[in-house]
Amino acid sequence: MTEPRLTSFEHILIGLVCRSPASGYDLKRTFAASPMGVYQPSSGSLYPALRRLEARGLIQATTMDGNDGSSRHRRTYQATQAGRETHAAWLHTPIEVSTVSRDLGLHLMRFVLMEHVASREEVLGFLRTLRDALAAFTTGLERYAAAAAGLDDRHPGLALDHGVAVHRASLQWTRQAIAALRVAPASSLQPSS
Amino acid sequence: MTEPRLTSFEHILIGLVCRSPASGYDLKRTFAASPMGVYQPSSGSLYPALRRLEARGLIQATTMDGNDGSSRHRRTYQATQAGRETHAAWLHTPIEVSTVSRDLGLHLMRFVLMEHVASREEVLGFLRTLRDALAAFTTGLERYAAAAAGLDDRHPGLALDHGVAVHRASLQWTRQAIAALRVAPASSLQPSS
DNA sequence: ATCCGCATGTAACCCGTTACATGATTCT
DNA sequence: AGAATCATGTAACGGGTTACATGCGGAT
Repeated sequence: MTEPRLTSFEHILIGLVCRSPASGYDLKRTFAASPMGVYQPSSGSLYPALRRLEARGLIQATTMDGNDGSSRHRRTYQATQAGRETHAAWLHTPIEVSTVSRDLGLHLMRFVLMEHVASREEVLGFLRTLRDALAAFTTGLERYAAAAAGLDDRHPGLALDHGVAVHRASLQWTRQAIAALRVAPASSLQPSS
Repeated sequence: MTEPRLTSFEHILIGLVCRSPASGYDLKRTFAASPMGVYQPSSGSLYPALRRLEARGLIQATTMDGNDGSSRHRRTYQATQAGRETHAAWLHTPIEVSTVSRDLGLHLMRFVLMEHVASREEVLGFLRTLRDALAAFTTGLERYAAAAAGLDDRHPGLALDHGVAVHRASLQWTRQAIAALRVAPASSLQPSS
């Protein structure tokens, strides 16, 4: 009872098996191949997480060792209806300005998993709220940076400058992403060189 | 025996008490006031961490409740010689290209704590290795981004573009920081406005 | 015959989060 | 007096890391 809230990692796992059924090892390779995947989940975190999700009825395993003797021990997971609903709800969780910096990687992951699951309007709405949150956060950072410019110590001010530069780049990206998805609703169709 | 390696958090705590002696509560406020301090350590992580560091002889507490009746219960920590050496060694740990993205915040923290502890040459050397690591990482990302540009799915490629933009901004910042610290060796002395 | 990659798992250990507990001191 | 802040701590709980264990399948 009183189910603890799902981890971000668990939410991502649900999203991945929503896209296409996969085994634990498949998911491992997915993370490994992902260039952003600086995070490489260990066996000790991945398999227990999948078991937890299965115990909650959010994903479902089909063991491939029944009649086909050629396939070795392997549990392929797919999302249940409850899992799909949970995932959709997670994709729609609001973006908090106070944590947008800390959760930026997570928001990007949500953006990736959103494709083919959310409508174009929902995606654009998500990017707009992300843009606004980044703008607000950046404004706050700039105030701090201006205040730190007069300090004796130079490094804190420079570190703040880094934060400002990085978040400005993220903010600029949201604008470009919105523009890119606004003109290209469905498929890719750009005859670029 | 076989002391486990220190956490990044513990390394940061040592660095903070190296700058100036502080109590646990002081450190809490330091994090809270820090604009970058999206991370607010809880009591349950802070005080045990200080106790662990004390048990290792890296920091030392002076209880301020002896003769002065005005001061309330308060443990002020200061770094020991061993703590200062450990901290200096941590500041000099090399930057790995493969983890520069994940550890970027940590490297920035090291840069801040480096002030007044490392020489100007050491700081510049650190920034140069950070610059090179970011350049190498960004180059790798761009290769992935170019490969993902032709995919049917748009979001992964856009997310990669975000990574490229953000790391390019970080890279650009390192160049500016190097330039800023190269011309201003010691103290602040700019008659601006 | 052996080694490497596939594929899943388990157990010890540590640490952070959450929530609660406890006093002393200053403010209103 | 009562409330808020200062200041430190503890206990339960959960999950990640590390390391180890296991068995099968294909390659040399």
